[in-house]
Amino acid sequence: MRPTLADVATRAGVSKSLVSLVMRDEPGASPETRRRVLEAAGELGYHPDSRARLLRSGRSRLLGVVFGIQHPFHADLVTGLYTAARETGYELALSAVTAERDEAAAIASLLQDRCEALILLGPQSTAASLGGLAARMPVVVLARSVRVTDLDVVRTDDAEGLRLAVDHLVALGHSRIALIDGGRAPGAADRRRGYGAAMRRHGLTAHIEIVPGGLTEEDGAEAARSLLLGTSGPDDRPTAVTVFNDRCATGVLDVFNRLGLTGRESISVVGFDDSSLARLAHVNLTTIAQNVPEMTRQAVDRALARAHGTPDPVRAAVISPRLVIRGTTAPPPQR
Amino acid sequence: MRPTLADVATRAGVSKSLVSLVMRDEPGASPETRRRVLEAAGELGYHPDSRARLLRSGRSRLLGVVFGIQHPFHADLVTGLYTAARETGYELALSAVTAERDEAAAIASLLQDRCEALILLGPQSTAASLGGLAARMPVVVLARSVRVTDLDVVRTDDAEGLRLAVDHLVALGHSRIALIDGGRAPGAADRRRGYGAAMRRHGLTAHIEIVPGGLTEEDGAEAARSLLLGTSGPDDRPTAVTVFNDRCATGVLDVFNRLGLTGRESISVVGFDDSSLARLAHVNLTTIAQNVPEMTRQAVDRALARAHGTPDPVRAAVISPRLVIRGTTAPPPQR
DNA sequence: CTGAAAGCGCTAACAA
DNA sequence: TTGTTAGCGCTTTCAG
Repeated sequence: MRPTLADVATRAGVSKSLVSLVMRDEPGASPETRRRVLEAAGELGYHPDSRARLLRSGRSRLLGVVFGIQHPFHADLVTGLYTAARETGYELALSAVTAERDEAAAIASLLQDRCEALILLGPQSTAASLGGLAARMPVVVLARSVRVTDLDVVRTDDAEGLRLAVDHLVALGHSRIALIDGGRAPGAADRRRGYGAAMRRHGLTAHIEIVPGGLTEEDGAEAARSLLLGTSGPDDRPTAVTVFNDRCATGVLDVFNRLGLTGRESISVVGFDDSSLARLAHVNLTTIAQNVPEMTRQAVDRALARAHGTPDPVRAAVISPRLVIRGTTAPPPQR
Repeated sequence: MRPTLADVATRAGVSKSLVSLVMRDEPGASPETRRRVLEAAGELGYHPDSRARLLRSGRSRLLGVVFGIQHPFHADLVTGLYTAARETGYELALSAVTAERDEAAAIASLLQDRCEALILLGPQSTAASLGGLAARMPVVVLARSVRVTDLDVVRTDDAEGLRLAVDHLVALGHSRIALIDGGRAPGAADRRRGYGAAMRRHGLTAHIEIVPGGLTEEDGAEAARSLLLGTSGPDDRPTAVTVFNDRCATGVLDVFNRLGLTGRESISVVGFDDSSLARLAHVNLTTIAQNVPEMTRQAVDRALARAHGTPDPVRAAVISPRLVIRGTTAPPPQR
């Protein structure tokens, strides 16, 4: 059997309460006692049982996080959440969505863990079911917009992101700028809107071209092929594309590279997310960076505020993205 | 306050014990009672508190999993672990290793959750510290070999994997086959050995060439460049490379594509893992597939066996990989 | 088939 | 500064 508080107390020759205080770093024990307790705990290899601790204290100090284990950008967000949570003394309880484990299952498992709040990364549940959940406990939706009261939303200003992308390409001299779209993915609708608005503002309404894409490399590769297919040559195609996300942009780039689109034929590419993918030297993707530290900090703060009954009156935090210029954008080739 | 067992009991007009039985699907309650209890629970939105449950029953029915959130292959393994665990009635407690949260922290957090066993994915801890951990609780190391008693190891036969890769390339007619290495990554040493042995067996000792690589796309890109750099032309280079893993192979392919290595200059590439990356149509990577369903099933089975005091007498499960031929390997070009 | 009572390991009052 | 006591919500005997 693993050692308990009582074992440590016996060994240190003190009462359980003292041990409890010492283990939690609370004041109220003499230095000498503290030393003895710590020593005994170390010798026994004692770790406090968080279950019992939480049961008794009523609060779990646990933040539930639902994420898609196959999404590289979720990995970046989870990393940020760990960092943000550490400063607050809360632990993260991760629950992954996989091909065989849907979002409902992921959420249900966290419900049993008595998390004080839930942070959902780009959830696919309907607004109604998110609302139902939010009625029962504090919920923060991260990286998706959802019109439901009683829950917080933390997301990037997607429309602004596409404005940044289009502005950058226009400044380089492009006018035929296509969008490879994210379909029904979180944020895709806003990015589409932002693209259209930016193009119109630059008087490029005639050049608006939206190609169906998706979230994955595969979707990007397909979109790239369909973009080139059926065009008679470089003069008949866009000189730049802005893509739903980095992952998808990687697929686009891959096809462009394989087809040897250089010089007169080259096409500029802008991604979205600034995931670790984009930063790789050999990819070196110009992209719209989401502010992960800020997003994750806000998500944690808002989750805790809600858990403590003092929710932020402004229910949505819309965070500005930032343009990161790397190697995949250049002035349009002279044709 | 959230509803408790007692609330449900009151509402259904029965005792707590009955509710407990019904919630756990144990026999001992009449159909009528069962119905009433379930109804009351539904109306109250009752979810049993796993903490209290575990505290009382002594067993957590929890399997701790430590994984690298940035590793695509770990995502595949976690997916498999969820599936394997579900059939046993155990839950997974995930703890991620991130850039700012090291393995020790990830393990420590699970220790507090009273998991019945720990499954570590490609852990980087020293054998000594793994041994220390295993002395305190059941441990299964997945996807890495480690010579420590008192813990189970489930891994792919890495040497056989490289034999399969080399055999395949030799069968296609290659003889100048290089290895892009994984350095000190889990499995790398065995793969190196397998490569050397296979090359020698084919009488290709003179062509053995090991290029330093790594686990990431970046490492692969760098290795590919260094492979080509300083060679005077196609005649002075290998006609095929077998790469530490798919992720690294992706970087290699990317550089090859950018440089337009086709026709007479083309170089065959073999990956390792058969991660979702390799399966993408536009990558279409020939690779050595690890048997994820089998590995994860064994990991869960062995973790539970150990937790229940009946460890498998054979401490290491070495699972055979499989060659998956896709589009990145072909006979060597005529030069 | 059902209920009453004890206690898992811990924390939070309180008393000493 | 220290020890004592009473539960947190549940499962698990053991009686009825």
